[in-house]
Amino acid sequence: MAGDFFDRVYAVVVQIPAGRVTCYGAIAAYLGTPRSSRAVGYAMNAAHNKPEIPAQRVVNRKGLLTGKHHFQGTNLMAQLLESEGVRIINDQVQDFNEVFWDPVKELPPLE
DNA sequence: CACCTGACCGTGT
DNA sequence: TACACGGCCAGGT
Repeated sequence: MAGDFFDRVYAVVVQIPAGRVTCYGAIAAYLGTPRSSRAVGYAMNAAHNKPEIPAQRVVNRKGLLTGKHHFQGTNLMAQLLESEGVRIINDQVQDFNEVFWDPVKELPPLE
């Protein structure tokens, strides 16, 4: 089924605590494929079908809301993040180093 | 079966 | 330090 890899991405994204954000590469690295960062973003695109997936907590390596354009509203992604306490300015996560949540470091090793 | 696209990341200049 | 280019992975047509 097209979702084997996607399912793992969703599993990690769901584990992301509110008020925190992570990057595609971190999730990919946690899955054991740090080079499949693009695939992670692609999975997020498909995650749109799953409202249970907080894709707003997933940003790029620079902390920029690259996928905000994929959300319904214009700033819906930023609104959701700010709603959780994450400061967003000009589609850029403030204190990205502080709110950054690394699954490989915070989450237990993959089985 | 082969080619193209895509919410990226790393390195070089 | 900032900008630009290439490369990788996965899915869809």
